[in-house]
Amino acid sequence: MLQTFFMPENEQFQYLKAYYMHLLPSLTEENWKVTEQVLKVRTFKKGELIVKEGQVCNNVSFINKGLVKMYFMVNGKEKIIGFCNELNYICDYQSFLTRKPANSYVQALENTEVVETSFDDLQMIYEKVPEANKLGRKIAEGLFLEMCEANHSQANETIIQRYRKVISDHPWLMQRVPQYMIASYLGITPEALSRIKSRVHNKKKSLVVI
Amino acid sequence: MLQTFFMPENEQFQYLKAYYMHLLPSLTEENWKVTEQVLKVRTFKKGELIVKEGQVCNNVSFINKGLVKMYFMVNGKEKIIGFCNELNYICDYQSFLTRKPANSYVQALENTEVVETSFDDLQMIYEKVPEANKLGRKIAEGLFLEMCEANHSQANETIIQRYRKVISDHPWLMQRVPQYMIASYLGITPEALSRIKSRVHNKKKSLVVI
DNA sequence: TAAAGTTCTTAACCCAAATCAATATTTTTC
DNA sequence: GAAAAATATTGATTTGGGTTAAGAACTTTA
Repeated sequence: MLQTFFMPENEQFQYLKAYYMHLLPSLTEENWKVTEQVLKVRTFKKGELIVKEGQVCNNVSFINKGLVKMYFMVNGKEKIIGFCNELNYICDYQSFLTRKPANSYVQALENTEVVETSFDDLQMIYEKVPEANKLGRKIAEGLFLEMCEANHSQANETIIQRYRKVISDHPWLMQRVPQYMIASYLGITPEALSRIKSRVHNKKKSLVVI
Repeated sequence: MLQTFFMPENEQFQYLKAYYMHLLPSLTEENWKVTEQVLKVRTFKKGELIVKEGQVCNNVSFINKGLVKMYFMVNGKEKIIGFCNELNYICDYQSFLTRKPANSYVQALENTEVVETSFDDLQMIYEKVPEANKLGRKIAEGLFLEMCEANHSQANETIIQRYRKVISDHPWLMQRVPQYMIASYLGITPEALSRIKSRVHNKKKSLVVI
C-alpha cells in the first residue's frame, strides 16, 4: 500500500524517482510532481548515437534499460572513456554545463531506453524547486568523485591492476562488450590486452602447478 | 562609495567574496554575513603540509597569496597531481566530501595565506542559506569540468602537447616551481622532460634554419 | 667567493607497449 | 550449415620513456 503511494504516475519513471529519493530523502511528492512534468521517455536502437561531437548535449538521460559507450575520436580512432548501463546517467556534462559543442560521442551498444531531462527544463526546476539545487550539488559532487577515482587509477595503477579491477568491479562488462572495447577503455591496443590476459592466465596456471 | 558598501568587514576576505559574487551574483549581503562568521585566516610557511595522507581533510581553503602542490605518494615517490595559486581552492575534495582519510598531500611551495571554511560550518551554511546550495553546485560542477579537462588531456594528448599546454596556460609555473616537479605533474621522469625539452628546442632551431 | 647543496642535462642500456602483419577463432547472416 | 564478417591471438620489429650513472649548471649559505 505504502509503495503504491510512492509510485510515480508513469511507471517508466520509477527508477529515476528511486534514485532521486536515495540522494535526497527529503524530496516531497509535490516537488517530484513538478519534476515529472518535464521527463520524456526515449529509445535508441543498437548503434544509434545519443551524443554527437559538434552538437551541444541538451539532455541528461537516465538509463532504464540498455548499455552505451562514451568515446572521443582521436586521430581517427575511437578512445572509449566509459560505459554506462542501467540506473546511470548518460550525458556529456562538459557540453551540457558549458553549453558548448560536445567533443565526445555516446552510442547505444544495445537497444536502450532512457528518461530525459532537457537543460532548459532542469534550469526551470532549479528555480522552481530550491531543494533541487541540493540534489544537483550532490550529483555533481558524485561525478567529481568518480572522475577522481578514474584519474587516480589511470595514473597510479599498472594496466594489469586496472584490468583486474574492471573485471571484478563490472563482471557484466565482459559479457556485454567485446574485448577490444575494453582495451580501448584501458588505453591500450587490443593486441596488448590479449597478451596481458594470457600473461595473467599463465601466471595463474603456474601457481596451481607449484 | 558603492564599492565600499560591498567590501567585506575583514579585508582578507575580499577575494573570496568577489569569487562568490562572480559565481552567484544574487548573493545577498545578509547571506554573505552569515558566511563571513565562519571564515578563518591561516598562514603556512614554505614546506608546511596543509593536507596530509591519513587525516580527514576538514577545510576548504581559498588562497589569498601563495602557491601549493598537491601530490600522492606512489611507491615512495611523489606524484604531483596539480599546483594551486592565488584565488583558487585547496582541498582534498575526495576526503572532504566522503569524510574519509585523505590519500593525498598538499604542501606549501611558498609562504601561503588562506581563508578556511570547515566541513561542519559549510554544512551549517547549506542549511541556513539555501542559495548556498546553488553556489555549492556550481563549485562542484566547476571542479568536475576541470577534472574532465585534465583527464582528457592526460589520455589523448602526447607528452609534448601537454608540456606545451602547461607552459602556455601557466607561464608563471615555470618561474615558480622547479622543472622536476613539472615532470612529475606530466607523469614522466625529470630526465625524460629534459630530453623532450631539447627535442622541442632543436626542432624549433632546425625550422628556423630551413 | 668558495663550498655545499640543488637542479638539470646527457648518454647507454632496458623494457613494455605500439605497430605491422598474418592467422585463428567466434559470431552473424543468408 | 557455409560464407562472410567481426573479433581475438600470436609473432617480429620499432619506439618512447624508465633506470642508472656521471657530470654540468645553477643556488644557497657561510
